[in-house]
Amino acid sequence: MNGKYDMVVANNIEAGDGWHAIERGKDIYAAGQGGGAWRVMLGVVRLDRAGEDGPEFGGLALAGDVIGAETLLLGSYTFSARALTPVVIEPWGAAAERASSEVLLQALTTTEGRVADTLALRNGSPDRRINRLLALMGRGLAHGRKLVRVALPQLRDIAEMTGLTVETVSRTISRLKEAGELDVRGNSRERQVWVTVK
Amino acid sequence: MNGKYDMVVANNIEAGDGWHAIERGKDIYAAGQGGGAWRVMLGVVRLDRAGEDGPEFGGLALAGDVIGAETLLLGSYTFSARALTPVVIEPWGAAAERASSEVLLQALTTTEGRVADTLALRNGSPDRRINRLLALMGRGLAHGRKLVRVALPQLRDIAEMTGLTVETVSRTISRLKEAGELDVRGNSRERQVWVTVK
DNA sequence: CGGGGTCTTGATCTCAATCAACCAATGTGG
DNA sequence: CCACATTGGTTGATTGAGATCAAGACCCCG
Repeated sequence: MNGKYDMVVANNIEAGDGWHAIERGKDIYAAGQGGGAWRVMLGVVRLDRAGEDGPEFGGLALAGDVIGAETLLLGSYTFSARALTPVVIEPWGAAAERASSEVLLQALTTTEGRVADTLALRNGSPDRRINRLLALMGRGLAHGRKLVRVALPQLRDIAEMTGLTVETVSRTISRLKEAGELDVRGNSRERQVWVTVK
Repeated sequence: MNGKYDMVVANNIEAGDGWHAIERGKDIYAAGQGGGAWRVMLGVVRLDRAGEDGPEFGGLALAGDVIGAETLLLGSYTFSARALTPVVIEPWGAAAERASSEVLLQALTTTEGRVADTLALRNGSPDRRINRLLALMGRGLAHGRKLVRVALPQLRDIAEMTGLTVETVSRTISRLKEAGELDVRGNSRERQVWVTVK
């Protein structure tokens, strides 16, 4: 259904057309380092910015989003990027493409929308926050489908994105699972959740 | 120091060059309504998106930022905008200007940076959150200056942006004021705080 | 005057943070 | 191959910070 990207993802191999596949948990690039812009083709990417005390969560990018656009202006990344789920990216910014203001406007608009989504992850009860995160991730993976299997990020990542602690996240997921509101599958190292997308 | 924008701001008058001045607390535009894009010349703007239960905080825009860019693509606003401080905006998107991908890239980059700033407002102790908000607002008003007088938004706005309650915000500001960490001036209807910008 | 909005302050309670221990899976080195 | 360390997840007990509920002060405006 996802087409060519649905195949198994190994770490950072470059395949045919110049796209890369990145494993869950691996870094895509680091802040400060030089490089170019990418379009996320599959999966969910976490962006972090250097804060006063260590890196701090700076946003999410879903399939279709552009990451690292700042390099076209500044030459290096201001954020670092990590794959929360298996991710496929492909280079963005072929001269012809980025000259189009239409495409840039599109990127700007989706980014603005993503801000609100991300902020909403830090509002309300733990249940609400985690459900919203999963729904958001589902939207990025759904290719028109209603029911999507989402790779559950590490608890630490969920905690940092939602502004909770790992313990609370663990308890909440356990409780939701117990209550039948969440269908978690897979071994402890690689879990998936079924999410309905609206 | 701010140049022509420093003059007193009345509600929504259109002045010479096509720019508008908006009073603290007034709406600039509403979601769904038609209109164009603006550049914020002075002040701080709060953006809200329609959520499941009422509008929810969707981002901040500071002087220099572009708001309403989505209208160039969609024709109408997806966010509503309100002035948290006295604000001056001017129309953005003269054909020549928006055709420049350089300008759009710039807008995209600052927006991405603003995401992280905004997210950070919901992290840490109330003290930290409120200080960060004021610092952020100060950055948008400083025109090279070190010390800036920032109009304190309404407590309800501060509360919604930081994810706290009005009571906690009130207590926190009182305590910071008491401790000499915050210099609050003005009558209860229009208070200012001195903020040092780094 | 009365009424609505904003801010303040106090008393109480609740829920998530914190601290701590443990388990399972994985990796490492001799 | 076994002893050991490490990492990610789980669970329990306790605590405290901020939410909640409530009341009053203040100000502006009709």
